[in-house]
Amino acid sequence: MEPVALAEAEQLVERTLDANSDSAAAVPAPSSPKHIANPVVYQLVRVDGNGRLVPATDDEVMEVEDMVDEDKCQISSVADTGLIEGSISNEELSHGSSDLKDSEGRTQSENSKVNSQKFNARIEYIGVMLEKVKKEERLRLSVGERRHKGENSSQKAVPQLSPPVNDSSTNQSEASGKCLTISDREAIAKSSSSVTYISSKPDFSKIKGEICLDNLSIKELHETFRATFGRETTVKDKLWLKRRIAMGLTNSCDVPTTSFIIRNNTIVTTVSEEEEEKCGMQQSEDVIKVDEKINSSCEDSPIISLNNQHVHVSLSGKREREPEEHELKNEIPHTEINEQTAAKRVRKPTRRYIEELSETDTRESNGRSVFAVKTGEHCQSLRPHDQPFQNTGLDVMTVVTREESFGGSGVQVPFVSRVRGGRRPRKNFVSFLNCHPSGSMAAELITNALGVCISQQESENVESDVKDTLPSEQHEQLVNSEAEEMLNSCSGQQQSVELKNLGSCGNDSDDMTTEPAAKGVERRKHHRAWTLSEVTKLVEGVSRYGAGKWSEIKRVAFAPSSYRTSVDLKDKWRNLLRASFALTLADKAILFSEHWCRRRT
DNA sequence: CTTAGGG
DNA sequence: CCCTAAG
Repeated sequence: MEPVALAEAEQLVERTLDANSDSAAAVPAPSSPKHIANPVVYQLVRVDGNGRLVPATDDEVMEVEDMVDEDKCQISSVADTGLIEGSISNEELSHGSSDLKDSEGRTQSENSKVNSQKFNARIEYIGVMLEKVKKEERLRLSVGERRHKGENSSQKAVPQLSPPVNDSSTNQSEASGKCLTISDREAIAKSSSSVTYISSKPDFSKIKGEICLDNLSIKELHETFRATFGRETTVKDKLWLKRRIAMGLTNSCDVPTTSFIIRNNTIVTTVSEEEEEKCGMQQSEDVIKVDEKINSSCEDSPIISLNNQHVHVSLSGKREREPEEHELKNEIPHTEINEQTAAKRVRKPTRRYIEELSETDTRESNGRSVFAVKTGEHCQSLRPHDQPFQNTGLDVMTVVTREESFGGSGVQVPFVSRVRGGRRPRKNFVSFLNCHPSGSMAAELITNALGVCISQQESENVESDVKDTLPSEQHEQLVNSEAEEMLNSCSGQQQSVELKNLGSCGNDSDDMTTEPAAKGVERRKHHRAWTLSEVTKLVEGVSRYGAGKWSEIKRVAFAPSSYRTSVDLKDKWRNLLRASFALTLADKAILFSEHWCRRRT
């Protein structure tokens, strides 16, 4: 184990603290008679394999000097290092000690301002660095232990699950480094429950033993979360918390939602009765213990805790306790939204899926293909590859698909052939796109023209907006068809029926039933072509109420249309989005190819 | 019942 | 468009 060096930091801290105490006097600081000779309790040591503290050597001192000076020093230089334990006495920091001597011989008043700034920056930097080192150490330990114990689980070794600490903390230190007041520092340091780079650290004493996360309240889960990741979370989703904690404890993202147990940092798939019993018996005890053991002393070495660690996490079992109402009512802060949404809703496999699976097996045994029927009904399950574009008779369409490689992924994108100068019905549309290759930009323009405010995410549907600007009904329908075609060619779904309907029906013509069934192509049971006005209403509804408020939109914009359910609206919107995405891709492809051709010639 | 998402 | 899970 490489020795870790932070030693010079001690001198820096002491020195700057010295000067800082002077500036601190300007602030109404709480007066305290006690002066401590060594105000900084910052252990600059490394911990060797046995957990003993080893004083820093001069080399380490030098190394730390560099690290401190280098503002954004990479943590990789200390990645494989031992553990550093340290703590800073806040009271002592804030009060300072007037009778400390300035080792440089300068007067305190001269240096106070500069040094206080330096001090703030450095003290915070050190905190950040400590945090990093500890995380590294924790990761290293857990990985090593797992390797050592060698469970037979199938968990994937993932890098650190908890996000990097330094994001917020470094920003914070940057922001506060210049103007952090004493009281601010006190507040930060004293609030052990808030996100502070100094106090927040993974606390293994709190997550050792067996914990049944199911029985923990949100608050307790938050405690455990902090103990696991060394940082706070405000997520109120119990399942999310439990999964995250389980992930952290197992160092794996392969955490099922049901029926799993974690022991020794790994997931075991089966539960012995004895363990279940153990879990039930120990849980309350451990929870209490956990609450008591906060901020234990420095010699409570994580190494020891880890070695004794026998984590037993069970997310299964009884249904989770219903969260308290007020807990759920709190809205999730923006900083956690990504994590929140990252926790995708898990669904158990649908009945159809299971059926199909079993049917596959059956087919394999008796040699009969069940899928042949199914794919007949749901031809969209075929990939575009398998079902190449067919001309549906609308000769205005020049949409083909072609293989394009974007970012290494061979995406098959619809491709609108652009014959410049060719007089084609959708010239307006094409020329518009030519002028505004960026889909969102076009959508914005159109949106502004319509006087509708659509959010960025919603503005993706270029074509549905674009067609609104087209002058003639015919063009609108064509463009609408084009959008549909885009979608169809993209999803591999052939709906020539719909295209023909679009071509013939005007606005809200309910002649669906009179429309003859397309030759050779079976239509869906209750298919109704989407008319332009419907799409327009849908788009406006989404722009007004937001995507997802389908029932609202249905109620307001599609009240009389009993045949458009909210699900239909949702589906249509999804299709529009897909189509617009395809358009965007196609447009990029065209630009790219044009650019490429130009360079060649 | 509504929403989300796979088919 | 259909179906279904989840809430």
